Amino acid sequence: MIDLKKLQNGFNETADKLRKKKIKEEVLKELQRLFVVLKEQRSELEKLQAQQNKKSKLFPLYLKEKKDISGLKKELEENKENISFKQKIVNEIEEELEIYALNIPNIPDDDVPIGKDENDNLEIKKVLEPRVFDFKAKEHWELGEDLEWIDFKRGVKLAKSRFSVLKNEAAKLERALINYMLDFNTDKGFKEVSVPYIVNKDSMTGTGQLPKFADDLFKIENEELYLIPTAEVPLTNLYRDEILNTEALPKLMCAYTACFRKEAGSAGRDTRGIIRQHQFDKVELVSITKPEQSDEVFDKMLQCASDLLTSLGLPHRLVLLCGGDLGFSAAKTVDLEVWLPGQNRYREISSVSNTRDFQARRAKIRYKDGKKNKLVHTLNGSSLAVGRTLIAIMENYQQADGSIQIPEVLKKYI
RNA sequence: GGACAGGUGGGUGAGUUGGCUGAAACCACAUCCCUGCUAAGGAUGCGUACUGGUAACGGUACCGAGGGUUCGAAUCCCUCCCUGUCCGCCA
Repeated sequence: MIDLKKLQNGFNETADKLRKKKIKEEVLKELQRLFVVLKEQRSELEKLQAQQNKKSKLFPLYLKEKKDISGLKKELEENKENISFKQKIVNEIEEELEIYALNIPNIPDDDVPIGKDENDNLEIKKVLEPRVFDFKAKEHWELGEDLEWIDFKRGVKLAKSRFSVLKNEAAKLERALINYMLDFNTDKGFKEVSVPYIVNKDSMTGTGQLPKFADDLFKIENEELYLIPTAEVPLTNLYRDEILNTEALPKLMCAYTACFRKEAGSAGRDTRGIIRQHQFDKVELVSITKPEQSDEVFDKMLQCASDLLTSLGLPHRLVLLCGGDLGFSAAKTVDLEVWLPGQNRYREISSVSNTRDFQARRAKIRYKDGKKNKLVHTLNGSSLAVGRTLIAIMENYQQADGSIQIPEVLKKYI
């Protein structure tokens, strides 16, 4: 959630920055108006309540002195009506304000480039040279079917489209990758956590999936429960509604989970292969920091994910997302894109984001700064998407005879 | 899923014949004093959020959540959630 006080005190600045994310000024104007009205109405309500409290305290005194209380009672009965009337107004404004506020995305950092979509993203650097093939590199689905590594048909039979089954070495490789990634990240100082794959509405609201992106989530029937789209949700919400010890920060965490996404907006995209599935595995990093720590931790997480790719011998590049391509909760995001020789292009395999205090404000994650409670910063990043790493290994390590080599670092995990 | 018992501040835990309790006491924590040796004693402070005020200091709300009764609710009523114990079921 954006800072409403900031919006009020520096409206133009905030509106300018949110323009990068294509937010219309009228929406912000309305939000600001509601905020002002709410404050006025609430102040009036509180005055009435103060009156009621003060006068109610006279009752025991009157009774003691055997005074007549009927006049006082009548007065308070009337005031009570006023209070409940005003209370209703305040509640309505609060609800309306909340709907607005929860649907406004995070404010992009100043160094986020202006742009419409992924074409305006900024390449920061490339790591490792793509290998030169002396034969035509196949795409992963071709390899997957030839080697009986991926069973697309039966995945669909079991569930529906965008589900698949891994077999033979692929199944083993997936497990090896998860273990390797967890070990790699924990060696870098991220504490391993194992979390639920199903969370409640408050958690989804805390990290920003709800209320706006309900259509992207799998919901449990007849329950206010959802399948997680990323481990970012349970990891970040671990500390929802808490005030953390300053010494405990920064908290660096990592977790392996399955992730579930409806892929509502991506009909027709990546229908071939396992690039875009309803269920996929991911090892995720989440950090909770003091505000002044978050830039440093962001770099650390990014480096961690990049080093992981390098250790697997996978060529990749770092891309700074422009405002138009930035996610809802992120103030800044750098994507890692891995080279896929079969597709002959880079594809996203990780996304590292700093949400600043956006999620912290929603989820009420604070820390003690001296006497005051302040909002933390939260960051998340994949390290890495397991399925896409599997794809990258298949395509990059394929041999002329159609077989696939196993990266050196994974051999002991198989 | 069934029965019973509960959900109070960082922790333990009082308060349930409605008002003087936003909440005793103890512990923990912070600052100070005394004293000096591996300790002890004393003083003060110490929930969260919003809000008024330069500040001092005020106001409102919150005792699992949401409703209700009442002039007034942590205390009474309803619904939901959660925890514990026993039973049932089960990886």
